[in-house]
Amino acid sequence: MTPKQERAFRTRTQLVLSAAEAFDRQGFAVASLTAISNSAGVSNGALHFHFESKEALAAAVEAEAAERMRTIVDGAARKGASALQALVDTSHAIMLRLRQDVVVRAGFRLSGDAARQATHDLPEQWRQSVVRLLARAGRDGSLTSAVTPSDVAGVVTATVLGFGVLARFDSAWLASGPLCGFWKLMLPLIAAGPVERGELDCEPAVPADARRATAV
Amino acid sequence: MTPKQERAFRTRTQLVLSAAEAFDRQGFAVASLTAISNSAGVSNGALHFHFESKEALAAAVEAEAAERMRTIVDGAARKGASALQALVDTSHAIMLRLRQDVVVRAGFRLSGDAARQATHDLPEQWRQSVVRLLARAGRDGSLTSAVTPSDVAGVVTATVLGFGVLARFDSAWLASGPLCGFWKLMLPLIAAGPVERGELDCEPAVPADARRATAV
Amino acid sequence: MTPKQERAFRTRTQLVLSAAEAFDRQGFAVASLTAISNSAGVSNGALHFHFESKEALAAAVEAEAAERMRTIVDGAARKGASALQALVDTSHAIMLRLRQDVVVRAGFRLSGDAARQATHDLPEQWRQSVVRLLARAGRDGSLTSAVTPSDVAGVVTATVLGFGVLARFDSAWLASGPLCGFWKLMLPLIAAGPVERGELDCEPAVPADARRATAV
Amino acid sequence: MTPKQERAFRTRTQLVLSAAEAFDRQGFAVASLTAISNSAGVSNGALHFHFESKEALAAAVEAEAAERMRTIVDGAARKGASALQALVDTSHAIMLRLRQDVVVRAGFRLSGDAARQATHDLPEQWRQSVVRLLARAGRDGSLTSAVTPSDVAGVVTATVLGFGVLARFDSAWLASGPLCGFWKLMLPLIAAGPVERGELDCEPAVPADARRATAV
DNA sequence: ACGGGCGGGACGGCCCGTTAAT
DNA sequence: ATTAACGGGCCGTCCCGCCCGT
Repeated sequence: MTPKQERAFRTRTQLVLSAAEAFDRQGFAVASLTAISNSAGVSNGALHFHFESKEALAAAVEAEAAERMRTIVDGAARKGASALQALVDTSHAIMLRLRQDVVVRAGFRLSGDAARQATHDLPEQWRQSVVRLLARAGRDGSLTSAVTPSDVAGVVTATVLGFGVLARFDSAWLASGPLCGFWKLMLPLIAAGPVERGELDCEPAVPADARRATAV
Repeated sequence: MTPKQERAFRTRTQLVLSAAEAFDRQGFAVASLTAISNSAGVSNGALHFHFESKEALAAAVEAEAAERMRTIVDGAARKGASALQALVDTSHAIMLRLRQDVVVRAGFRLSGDAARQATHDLPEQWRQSVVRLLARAGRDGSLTSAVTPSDVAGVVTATVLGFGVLARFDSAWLASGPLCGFWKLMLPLIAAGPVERGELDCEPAVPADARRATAV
Repeated sequence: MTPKQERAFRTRTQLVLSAAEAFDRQGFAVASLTAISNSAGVSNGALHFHFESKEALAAAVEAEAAERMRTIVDGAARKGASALQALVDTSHAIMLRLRQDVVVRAGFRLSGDAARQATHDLPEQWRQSVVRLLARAGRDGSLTSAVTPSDVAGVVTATVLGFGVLARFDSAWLASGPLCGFWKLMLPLIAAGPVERGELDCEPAVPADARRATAV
Repeated sequence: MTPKQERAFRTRTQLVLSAAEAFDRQGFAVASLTAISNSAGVSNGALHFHFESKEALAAAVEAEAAERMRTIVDGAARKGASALQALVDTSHAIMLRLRQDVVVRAGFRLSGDAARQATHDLPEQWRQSVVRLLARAGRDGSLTSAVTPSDVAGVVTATVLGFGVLARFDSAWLASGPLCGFWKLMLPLIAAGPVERGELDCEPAVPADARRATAV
């Protein structure tokens, strides 16, 4: 029982991974279940045992991506920093993941895929995380009251998503450079007080190389 | 030459429009040529007379969108304004078009569609337009030398594209509000001199209602 | 394993038979897979489960025909006769099969069909069988040394194939008459010795009616 | 009037030639009218002005081939020879034409094409020519009375056709060698009298190189 | 008369997502 | 969890008129 359930779990995980790769590369409509189950090393029937339909498989990928996004947002901030710094760190963490983790990348692609109806809407989830972090930044005083938080939230959200769009042709847009350029412009304007301003770091909290790639 | 060629031109134009609608709504892979030719009021054979393949049809939509983008960029700036103001106006014009013109909208979607290889890459075209306008702004003194132009270009490009991503779930993101919020934050930072700053307008050059919608 | 595989085998066999009928009647290009799967009583999907493509189906028909040809060549000779007599018997057996077995007939037609590239080349296979039988006839002394074996092989091969061509308009050419006429002319010339000559029989080893028709 | 009719004639001729090439290479069903009209350098409309349908075009090719066959049969015999020698010469002439003249080759292929109903049946036409020549040979005493003429006719006809079948894979079968081998076997048996026998020539009347290729 | 541009339908092959039966 | 089979639909292509110039 336990070993069988474990095997089923591995099969399911492998299917989600293979599906993510296919969806990321080809999109929902073009990716074929046959190719996915083959690359996962399981049979056609096995796929339909775990996922009722292609749509359900895509939803599972999206859900897994959403879950991973949550853990990223929760764990990205460097220790003891302000909420504004946490926002910077989180944005860098998201970009890193988009670069390295097919599942997250596929999740975002699936959310915007015209061929289906998104079930988790990762862009919106990301925006809400930004809103929440900015609200905290307002409370802890790291965000100046001279700006409208929702405006800032929109810009931050959109910029990261926009880099994702540009990255479809040149993945260099997902590197830390462009995002640093953004924060270098943005932070002086939205950080509260000259002191705080100097303490903020536009760069990623941890160099990319130090992190382990979590996906193939 | 005259009467028949005119009819052929109308047929072709109608096909591009119908294709744009289908591609915008369903994406490249899901949109069916049958539906496109039906909604264009012509036969399957007529479609393949004008376009060798589905891919060629999509490329035609992309090309038409790219062409329209060029005219937008060329004509968006209000009279006698600085290059920086022209950038603001252009960005608003793009967003307006994304809201009103299916062809442009479909072009952007097709450029990022995973099911095909983009032939015109509208996001990149848009970025180059931004780069060019900023270069002019540098020369005419409306852009402060305190910022790195390429950073600014990246942020401006990405933000507009990002709004486009968010608009897939809520088209309100294509309204002038979010973009105004962006420029309100951005302009004070990148405009040169306090005088110039006051003369810049974050809002669209012309109210949206004054423009004629050119497409469904 | 047993019941399902057996059903699959029957399906496959039935498809090959239906395909042979269609290819024989209409040729490779005109025969439609829809018609074939319908007449086989299975669905379009079932056909493509067993055969990757129309070409693969045709190759299967050709292969089956080639296989049957081999068994014909191996088993056609009457008991205890010379190799030359075996050649006569084999040629009659081939013609009988061309008359009665759609698969063999379709195989020959497919091998010469301009719409595809033959994968088994039945005419050449038939020629090689003739060459081999004549070589044996040379060794066992039933073939006179006064003739060039390769000339004889060409004539025998070509004549049988030529009757097949004529039979497209009048199937009577596949009856034993024309072939007997050929051997009556040929045998006195190529058989060794007056004794041997008298023992050779131009007629089919077994009357056609005595054989079971194995196909429609 | 005259110059226009002349142009029309050239167009028609060119179409027949292009069609013959296509039909010979791909068969009736696969050859496309578009490709034929393109390779003929005329438009789709021009083709359908001269030929009502694809079938009509094929019939025209067949008719032209039949016509050429007639002139071959009429003119192949060397001067002052017996009817039997004329048969030998004619058979060689046919093979030469099959090698060099696409129209004749296409005609034979079209006559046996399963995708249509032959309108001229060149194999049968060829057989009747053989029958007629043999009848003359019977009358002029060059054919021995020891053989059945219809048997001989069948064998001669079938052998030539059979070489045509084998030539689909190796065009060497249309060279004079195989046919000479046939006549070397055949002539001693069907020629009348030892005197006549020695005067018969198995080889083509004129070496192949001396003839002008009449087709592309 | 002769020919050309444009368009109309109709299938055809292939592939795909999905379900019975094992 | 697998093999076998189903049926629907899409893209492409093809053969053929229509109507216009010349």
